[in-house]
Amino acid sequence: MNPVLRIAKALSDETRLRALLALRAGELCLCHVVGLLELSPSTVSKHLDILCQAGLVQRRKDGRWCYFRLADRGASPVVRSALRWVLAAPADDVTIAKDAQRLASLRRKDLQELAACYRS
Amino acid sequence: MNPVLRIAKALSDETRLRALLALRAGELCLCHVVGLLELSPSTVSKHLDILCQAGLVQRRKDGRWCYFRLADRGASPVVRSALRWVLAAPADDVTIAKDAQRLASLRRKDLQELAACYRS
DNA sequence: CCCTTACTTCGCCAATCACCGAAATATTGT
DNA sequence: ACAATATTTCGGTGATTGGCGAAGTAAGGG
Repeated sequence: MNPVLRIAKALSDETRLRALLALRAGELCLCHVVGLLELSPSTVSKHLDILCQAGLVQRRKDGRWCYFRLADRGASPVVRSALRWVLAAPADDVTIAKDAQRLASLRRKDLQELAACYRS
Repeated sequence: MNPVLRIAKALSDETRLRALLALRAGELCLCHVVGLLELSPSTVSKHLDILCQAGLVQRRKDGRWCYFRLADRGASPVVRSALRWVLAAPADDVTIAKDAQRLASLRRKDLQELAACYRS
C-alpha cells in the first residue's frame, strides 16, 4: 500500500490520534494507553499495531511489558513529515487537552497498579 | 471534528488521494475526475466534497461546470501543512503515475466530449 | 417558459472497521 | 514444571463507509 495512504488511514481514527498524541509525553506502556482511552486491551493493542505498521510509532518489548513511542529521526521522510504535521497542529481540542492531564497522573502510577485493568 | 482528524479521514481513501494528486496538474472539472477515476459522477462528487469539507480542495462554479483545485495560500496552516506533506511524498506509486499520464490526455479533450459520461 | 445538462443529494447494499471477550502466546516468579 | 500475567490474535457483532442508480437542483439555450 502507498505509504501516504497507510499513514493517513492510521491517522483517520480519533482513538488512534489520541493514542499518538499521548505519546508526546514520552514512552508509554500499553496499559498506560488502556488506562487513558478506557478501551479493552485487545482494542488498544490493535490500534497501536496499526500506528506501528504505518511507521509512526515504535514498539519496544521489555519483559512482560510493551512500550510504545513516537518514531524517531531514523524513520522515513514520509513518516517524519507526517509526524511534524500532526504534532504541530494546534492542541485546542478538548479531548486531547483532557487526555494530557489524565495522562500526567497516569504516568505517576505504578505499572502494577495500572495493569489491574487486565484483572478486573 | 478536530481539523487534523477531518483531514486525515479525507486522505484515508485511495480514490480521494488519487483525485487530490490529480489536481496537482491544475484546476479540473468534475467530469475530468470522473474520466480519470472511472467511477460514477455521484461517487466522485461525494469524494471531492469530502476533500472540500476538509479544506484541502476548493470548489469554483462556472455556469454548469464545476471546477476543483488544491487549496491555495489562503488556507489554514493545518491544511497547508497537510498538503505539503502529501504533495512532497515520492510519486513512485504506479497508480498515481498512470493517473498523471491519463490525465494529461484527458485535459486535452473538450469538456463537451468528457461530459459524455453523463449521457452514456 | 421548458428542455437539456452538469452536478448534487438520497436511499439502498456490500464491504470495511472498531469494538469486545475468549483463546493463544510469551515471559516472569515460584 | 507450573501458575500468574502482560500482550496479541481470533471470531463475532454493530456501526461506518464506498459504491451505484434514481431523483432533485441549478444553470444555459431554445
